[in-house]
Amino acid sequence: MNDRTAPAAPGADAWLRRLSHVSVLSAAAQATAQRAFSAIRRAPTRDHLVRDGIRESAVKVLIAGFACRYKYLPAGRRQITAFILPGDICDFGFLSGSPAAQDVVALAPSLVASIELDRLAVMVEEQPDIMTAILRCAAIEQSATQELLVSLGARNALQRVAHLLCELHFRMGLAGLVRSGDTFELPLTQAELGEALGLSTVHVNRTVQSLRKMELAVWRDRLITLPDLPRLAALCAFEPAYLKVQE
Amino acid sequence: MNDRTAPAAPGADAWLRRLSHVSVLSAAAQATAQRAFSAIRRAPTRDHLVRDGIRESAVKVLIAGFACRYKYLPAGRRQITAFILPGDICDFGFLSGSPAAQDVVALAPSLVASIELDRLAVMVEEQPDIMTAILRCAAIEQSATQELLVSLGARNALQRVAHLLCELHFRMGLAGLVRSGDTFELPLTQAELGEALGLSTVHVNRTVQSLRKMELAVWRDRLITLPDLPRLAALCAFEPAYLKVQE
DNA sequence: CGCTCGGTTGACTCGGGTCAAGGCCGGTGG
DNA sequence: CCACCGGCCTTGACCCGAGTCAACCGAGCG
Repeated sequence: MNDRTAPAAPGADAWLRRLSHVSVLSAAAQATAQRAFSAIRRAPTRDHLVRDGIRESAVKVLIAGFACRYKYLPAGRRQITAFILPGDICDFGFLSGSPAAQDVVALAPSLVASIELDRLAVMVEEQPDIMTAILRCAAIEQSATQELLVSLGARNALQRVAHLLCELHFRMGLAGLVRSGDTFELPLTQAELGEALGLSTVHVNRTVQSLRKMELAVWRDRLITLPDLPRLAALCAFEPAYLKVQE
Repeated sequence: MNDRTAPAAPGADAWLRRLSHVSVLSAAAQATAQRAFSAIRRAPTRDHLVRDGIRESAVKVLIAGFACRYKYLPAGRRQITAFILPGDICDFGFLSGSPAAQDVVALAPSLVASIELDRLAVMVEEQPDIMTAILRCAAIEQSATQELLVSLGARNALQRVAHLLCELHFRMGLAGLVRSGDTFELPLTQAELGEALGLSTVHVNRTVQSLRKMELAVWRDRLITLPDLPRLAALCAFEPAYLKVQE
């Protein structure tokens, strides 16, 4: 039968891994999900994966790299509303048949897979568990947005940065991208961090410095290490439940 | 009892009105939706409509009154993540089969209807358009969360308050609860406004004062009037597209 | 009648924004 | 080979929007 460690398409493993985290999928459902991709595209940094207002005929899944969703204010300021990691669906607009409501852009060289909507419909017909898994991904994404909202509304700069680092560490871990338990690639600029957290670039820098002095984070050359996660998590009251499916 | 929030008409109209705003429903679908409620409950201020972590067997729909969803920080601070108006679904956790992720509490005397999940499943089987409408409601709710995130991340106090007032005016209008184009009931305290907008009560007060001086808002006795909506909207670059379904 | 809750105001503080300059690359062109 | 340039990070000086603390007022209510 199907060996779950051998993906049918290159890159399908990030996607399968993600689905398996939110739902227990039958072997048949896994096999179906594995055949989902119609195309995989290479996207350089700054390339748009999804465009606001455009109705796509395919669901975009990030397979490798790093991306974000954002909104522009007329004033020119950009607010990042979500980071998208390998395995994540870029935009859930397809669920309600609406076009995307936000732009999604690559923050690092990335790979994006497409799942044609009509093909997805057939797959979901055969394997309804796949739809359940997708809906759970959407629910988690909503949770993450709300948690970011809590950060901006009720945490100070140090807690915001710490909390985001904890979240990214946790999610990168799920994606299998954390080395030796505390190190992962973080291909963001400090300015981009600030655009997500509602902080100026300068203040992000000061905050990262102070985490460095506290020996809670070492961030150099797009590689970050969090040597003392328990202390970092305590500092910002990080509670990863919101990133998991509640049973 | 002169309960000003109690509707004169049967409760289903707020719900039908909401669904009709996001989808064109056939007469049959409307008839089905009308028979959805299994119970309607009266909830006084501060009563919980949904509790974090509890899996309900019914979808809760606010029929009259005013409510909010929120999250507590261990530090004690409460962050309101959404306001719930008549016609709104209180929590979308049922879509993914998860328990609610947040508490929902009444901010004014309210009426809450229940739709049993198994009954909803039958209805959706018969009239798939109802599911589409519900998914669109969920998408709009996600948009609203993101817009609040933008407020906290990128707007100052005056713009935040103005933007929220514009949004509430718009949504109350959809719910048919705006009188003479610019006046509606706003049964919130300034402290609650602050908990949503990430501002201290004192500063909310100062900000409302300054809107008053600018003659952009008159707010007394839970009744608010926005005499110059174009100017108010211009002040905060309010763009209601995010509250509508994109076609 | 006093109590509590919500709104209001003033004085003071401080976290984080802004401005400006400099350093460290890696890439590019002469 | 070097000069130059544009990102990105870093630091210091200064400033301001918003938080905090504290007091007072008026209305509703047990």
